[in-house]
Amino acid sequence: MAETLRDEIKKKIINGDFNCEKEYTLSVISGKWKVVILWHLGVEGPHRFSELQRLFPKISHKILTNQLRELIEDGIVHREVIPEVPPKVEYSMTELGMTLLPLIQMMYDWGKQRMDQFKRELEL
Amino acid sequence: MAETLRDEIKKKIINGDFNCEKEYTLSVISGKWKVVILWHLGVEGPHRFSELQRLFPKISHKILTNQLRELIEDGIVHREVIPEVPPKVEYSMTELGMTLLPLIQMMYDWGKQRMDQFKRELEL
DNA sequence: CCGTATCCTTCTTGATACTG
DNA sequence: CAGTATCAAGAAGGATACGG
Repeated sequence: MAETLRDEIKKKIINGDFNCEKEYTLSVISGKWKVVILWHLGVEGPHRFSELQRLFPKISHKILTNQLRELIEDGIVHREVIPEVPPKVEYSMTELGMTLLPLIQMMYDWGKQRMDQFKRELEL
Repeated sequence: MAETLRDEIKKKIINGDFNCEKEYTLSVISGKWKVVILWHLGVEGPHRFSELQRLFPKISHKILTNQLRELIEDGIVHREVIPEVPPKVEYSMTELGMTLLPLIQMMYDWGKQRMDQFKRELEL
């Protein structure tokens, strides 16, 4: 199971660089696109690479790969290559990943409430 | 209430730079020391600047100021100057800040479970 | 005791081009 | 279609010194 642990994070644990366990959680979900990716995979089910690209037109190819790779290394996302022509790769949540959903839901609820308020005030 | 909104975040909202409301929440709690600061203020009550410094010996003076200032601008933390000699400044959670505690608790629980497992496997 | 300013380092994100 | 490599830009974190 310790394979589902990015090297950088492993180092931090060994060196005692985390001030608290909460920071491990943060290090897993921090990343400009991670929470939205997780939300789509968790709620809507598996997506292939190109579908994710279509969902987030602003993300660059490389960054999408990169965010997915980190989530895979952390054991949150599963990657499945389907041997077809043309190549097809599907990403889905692992069981562990699903345990993060309530947290993400909570982040959504809290953020939405605040942002709706701001939007009313800013008249957007 | 829209004063409790950092300029950088305001810009992002106006420009539509957030992919989702969850990212507003992330932008509030992301920061190397924020969640631990919030935890101490939320659970133990108000702390003065020097107390926080003692709690986190590794944080530099400037960064502590910086993290607190952002939390203040986001309406999460309240700053009170007590006119004494020597000067005394107390930081506490706002009502809004307290609504973040369940989320931070959840982050703690999830992170602790994973980290305990890793520590067993790494025999730390 | 607390805050700010300056300068520097590191990490994250991203644009682009090339490979199977 | 999907992944990697290279290089550049920006944000975040931090050391240090000075000011009220």
